[in-house]
Amino acid sequence: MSENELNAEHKIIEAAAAVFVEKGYEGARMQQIADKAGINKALLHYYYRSKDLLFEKAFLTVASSIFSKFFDAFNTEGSIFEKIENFLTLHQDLLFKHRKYPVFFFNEITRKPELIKKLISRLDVSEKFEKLSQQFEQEKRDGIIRSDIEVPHLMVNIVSLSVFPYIGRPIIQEIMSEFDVSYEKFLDERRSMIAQFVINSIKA
Amino acid sequence: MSENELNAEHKIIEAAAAVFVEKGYEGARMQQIADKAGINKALLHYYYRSKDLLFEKAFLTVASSIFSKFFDAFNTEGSIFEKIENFLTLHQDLLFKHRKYPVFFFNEITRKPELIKKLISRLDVSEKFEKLSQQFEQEKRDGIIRSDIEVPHLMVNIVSLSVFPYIGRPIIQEIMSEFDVSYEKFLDERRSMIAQFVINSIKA
DNA sequence: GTCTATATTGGGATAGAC
DNA sequence: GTCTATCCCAATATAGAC
Repeated sequence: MSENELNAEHKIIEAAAAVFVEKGYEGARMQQIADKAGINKALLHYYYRSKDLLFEKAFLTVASSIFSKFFDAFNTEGSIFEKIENFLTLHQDLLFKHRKYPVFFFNEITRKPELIKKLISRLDVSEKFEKLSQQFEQEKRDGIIRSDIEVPHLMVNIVSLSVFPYIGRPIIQEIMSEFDVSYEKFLDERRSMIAQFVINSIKA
Repeated sequence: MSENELNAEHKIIEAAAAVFVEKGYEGARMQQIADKAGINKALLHYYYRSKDLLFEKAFLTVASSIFSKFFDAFNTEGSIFEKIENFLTLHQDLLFKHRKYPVFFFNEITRKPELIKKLISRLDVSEKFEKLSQQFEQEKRDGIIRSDIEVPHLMVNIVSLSVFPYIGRPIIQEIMSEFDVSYEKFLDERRSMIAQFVINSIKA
């Protein structure tokens, strides 16, 4: 549908991203990507030379898009608490749609850490991170959040609490099912639970 | 060294575990496992028939050992707070030694969720989990921890906060290095930070 | 039980026609 | 640019000697 159909190059990236996220780099097959893109295997090599290059292009495209959205959530008006809630809502919506993405992402950057440098430079992460960090520090000085909070830990805490349940989905789901608790409901509850948990822990 | 040298069967599992954790199922090579075990490739098949079966055996062996230790940390005397601290210390020590393990574990159970059922039944996880859960509920009734805490969320929170920084190591480390913060120091700080964070949030 | 040698297939990559 | 046909190596798996 839409303009995606316009050129093969773009169709390939879309198909590649889907297959790589599903199967991981090692498990993905060029044949499957070609099938999904509705083209021939040889064309993949014509456009992207090798599996490795195709992967890198697809990885960076998807990762950039997702990370941009995260940073955008913090570039809104309002207090730091509202920003955290914005972030959590967006985060959970995205993860809900792309459940396999977190495991894929962390597996691949562990396999090939150079990907991170490329991603970071492409996105100006350092600059955005710095800005974000300064917002937190300002809220500390303004007495809105507790002064003993260490900003890097706070950031990692927020991300940990929201991302981990998706990474650990199979085990959490299985254990919960033995106690007749719905995993879907559990995830949904976390949206407000995490915001509350974090805000309580940092409010001055 | 030690008695591990006694039989090939055991040497193979040790070597297989190391290679699988390092490379993942898809990325691992039978040849590399044979080399590491100091034996021939054909012997792997003699003992374990196929890569798949060897993987399953190695996976369950390592996972059982690690999960047992976690549950043991909670089977100590003392208050729930002491137990949480025991757990966090043990957890961090184990993860510090086996840094690639979390990504491996979650990647593999996502690829093949049946592994979780086998692991759970092997370890009586449900029973241990139930027991643990009841301890928390008792502390609630005793007014030691807040009554509005939901135990499943609390458990997931504790695990999220301690495991995630290892899963996200490459990206956290890279961003920190741009701000001249040491990742090692960061991890070390988290031991007490998490305990404090959690305890503050649940104390009645 | 442990080895060497070999079978077999899967999958990334290329050649070359159109 | 897109296809078909093919190459070729890597990797799992097996046969069979010792």
